[in-house]
Amino acid sequence: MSRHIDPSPRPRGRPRSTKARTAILKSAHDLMAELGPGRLTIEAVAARAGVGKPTIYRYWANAQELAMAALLEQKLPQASSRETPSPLDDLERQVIHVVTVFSGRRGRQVTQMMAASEADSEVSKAFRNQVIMGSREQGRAILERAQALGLVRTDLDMDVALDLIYGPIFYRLLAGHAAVDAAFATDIVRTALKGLGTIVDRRTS
Amino acid sequence: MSRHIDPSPRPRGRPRSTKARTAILKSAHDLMAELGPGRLTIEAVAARAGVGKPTIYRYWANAQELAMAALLEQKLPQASSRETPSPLDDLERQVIHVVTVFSGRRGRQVTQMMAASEADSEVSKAFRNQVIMGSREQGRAILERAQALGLVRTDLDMDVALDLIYGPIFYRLLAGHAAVDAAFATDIVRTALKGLGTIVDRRTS
Amino acid sequence: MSRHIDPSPRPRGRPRSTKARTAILKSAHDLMAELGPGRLTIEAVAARAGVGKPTIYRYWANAQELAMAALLEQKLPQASSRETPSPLDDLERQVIHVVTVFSGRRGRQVTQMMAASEADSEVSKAFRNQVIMGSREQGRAILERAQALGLVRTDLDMDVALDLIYGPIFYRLLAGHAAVDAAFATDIVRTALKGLGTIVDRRTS
Amino acid sequence: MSRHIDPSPRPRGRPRSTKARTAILKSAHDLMAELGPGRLTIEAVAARAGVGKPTIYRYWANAQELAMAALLEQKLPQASSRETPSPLDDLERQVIHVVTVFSGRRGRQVTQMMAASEADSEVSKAFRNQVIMGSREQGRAILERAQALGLVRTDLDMDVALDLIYGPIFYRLLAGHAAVDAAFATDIVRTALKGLGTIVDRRTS
DNA sequence: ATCTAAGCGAGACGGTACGTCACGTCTTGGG
DNA sequence: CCCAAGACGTGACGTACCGTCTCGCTTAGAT
Repeated sequence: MSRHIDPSPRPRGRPRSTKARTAILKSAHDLMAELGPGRLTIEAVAARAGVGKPTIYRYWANAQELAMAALLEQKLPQASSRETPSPLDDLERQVIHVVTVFSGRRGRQVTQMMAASEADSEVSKAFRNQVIMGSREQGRAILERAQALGLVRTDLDMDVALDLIYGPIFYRLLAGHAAVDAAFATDIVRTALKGLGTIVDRRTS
Repeated sequence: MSRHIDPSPRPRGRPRSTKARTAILKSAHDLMAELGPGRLTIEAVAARAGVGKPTIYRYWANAQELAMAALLEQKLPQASSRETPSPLDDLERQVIHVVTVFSGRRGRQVTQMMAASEADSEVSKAFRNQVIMGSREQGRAILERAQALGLVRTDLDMDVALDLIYGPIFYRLLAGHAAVDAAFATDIVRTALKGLGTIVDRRTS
Repeated sequence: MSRHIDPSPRPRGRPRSTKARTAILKSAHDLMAELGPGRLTIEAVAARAGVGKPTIYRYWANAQELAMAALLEQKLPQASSRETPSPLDDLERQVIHVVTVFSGRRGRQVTQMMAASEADSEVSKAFRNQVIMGSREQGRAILERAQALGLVRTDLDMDVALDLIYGPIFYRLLAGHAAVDAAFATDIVRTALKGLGTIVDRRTS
Repeated sequence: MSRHIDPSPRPRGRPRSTKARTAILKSAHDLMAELGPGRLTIEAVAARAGVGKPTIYRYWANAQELAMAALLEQKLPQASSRETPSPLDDLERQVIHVVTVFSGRRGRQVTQMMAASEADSEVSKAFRNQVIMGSREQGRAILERAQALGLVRTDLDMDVALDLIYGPIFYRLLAGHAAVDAAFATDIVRTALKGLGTIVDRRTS
């Protein structure tokens, strides 16, 4: 009569689930590091993870989705959102952080993935949002703080402003025509703030 | 009468058929329009162009190079480099042109190609140079003219300035977080010229 | 109860489909009949059998092995090894049977396969053993019976004797200089038994 | 008035180059020695001979015909048809010669070629005849001499008799079940002459 | 002493088949 | 009832040769 205690009895054989899932993502991650994203194949992941192919397809529809999942799994490090009295210094620091993260191996993979993703599926939209929005929203907060302190114009389209700051980074990453480093980050911020023009026209456009 | 230098020593054998080359590029272009790049297969191109597969491989090493070549072929319409008395107007007009060209299907195709192109093949370099750098160099000329007229600061890093203008376009194409249209082009140029900051400091940094 | 020895450790995964295997061999056989061996292509077999090419390669290394397997499959009808009181009659009957089987299309196919098979693969060995040696070993049994009855000399090299009987058949198939029919079979056996010479010397050589 | 006879209508233009023809046959021969017949490709021959492919096709319809031509070019050495007082010794010597020639590299190639040749084209028939008939007709002459001397029965089918002697050689060459050497040659001749049977029945069958 | 037609090398052409890889689905037996 | 293993049909890959077709250059007989 001592059989009544049976804490996890119901599902037959299922508990492998998380272990398999983890092994798959780990293997996918490693393979992308070795071969680059886009060279990732389900077969290789299955073999390396010691997992059946159907198990992978149970979670992800194709190699691209798996790649995105694997890239998202270990989130890109966020810049500390520490606030100093100078939002412009904060901005510079944050952009340097973004540049550093995205010019690393993982960051380049994410950028490539973002560009290569075909079809505007839900998954790929989510991926792009998730990758982009982190840095972008941090930047928005800083800029708004700067506006509140009167350091940044209030008559501008905030989205355009953010594109002006982060766009150049990904542009260089994709086109590869020049280095993407901290100096570049500083240059972006300073040039964007000051503007290119000489005309001192502070009126609203 | 010294003709002894003969760097390209007259090719022997049957010359390559321009007809075949043209048919291939045409078919590749059409298929990319129908299926998207990345769905482009050599087999399909060969079948549609009425050409043998080896003939394709004689010109391009793989589907990716062919895709780039096909995109390059029908030259992206260059903005007229017409110069008006106002270089800033010219700049705005040119950026609007770039945005127009890259909005819609073409833009994503180009972005995907750039992301996918790993090998530093000739085709890949040519693609980057022509597609990406073409607009950029036009912009550089305009900005230099503007500098000469005192409309744009001369103490800035020209490459950073150009990234500030063209980066946002590709950023939006890449991330897809907002529309890429003429209004955006105008916004970029005006915001970049004026700068984000409120401080009226026109001295050299 | 020691079951620890497990030489064929129970195959895992989905078992191979006998249906596919059968369809492949059937199609291969038909195609060889239509086009001749050597014109047999894996592609055609796959298409006709409604089977993927990799499935064929899973079983056979190349078209030649497949051809052999297809020829082997529909077993060459063995002569009944029925024994009558007269082994010499049995021999004649068996040789007629062999000639009948190998006359016509089949004979040239087999000869061509033998000539083409270079690699000492399993299939190639099996082909030689079954197709060529099958009849030969039957002949050996009959001759030994005839020796026991004193009808055939016991001082001869049995292998040479067998070559003397079956060699001429394949020789004609190979060179095609004369017909391969029942009359020829009879002639072979009678001539071989009686010998060409006139000298009546029954002593051991 | 002396132009009416025109059997070979005197070709105009540049005559065919014997140099090219020779180089082709030489290269074909060498390649067959290296790769085996059947691995011979027109491309390889053209490349090695420093000759254009069309030049090869001008002489031979396909690789098989070229292979045959190359094999026939350097004729297999004929046994000396020297006659001694003992035709049976002559026969033995001739068969040893045949065995020696055909068990060599070149002989094996010829045998394979003969077996593998598809379609009963004129060329392939000619090839088989040429290869086979040399030795065979020599044998026929010897046997007839032996008949004249009363050493060989006159009531036999000469073709069958010849098949009995030469068949075993090619049988072993193709099937490879036993050695093909001088001892075998001797065995064949002696066994064929003496016959397998014990019954001393010299009456006509 | 030209002319000129054929042969020549080279090599690109449209094809066919190769043997491989990965896809995404299915079918097993074991846990 | 899920899982690993792995076979399945499918389809594209990039390569090797096929046999044909230009090319521009010999080359040698006919003019």
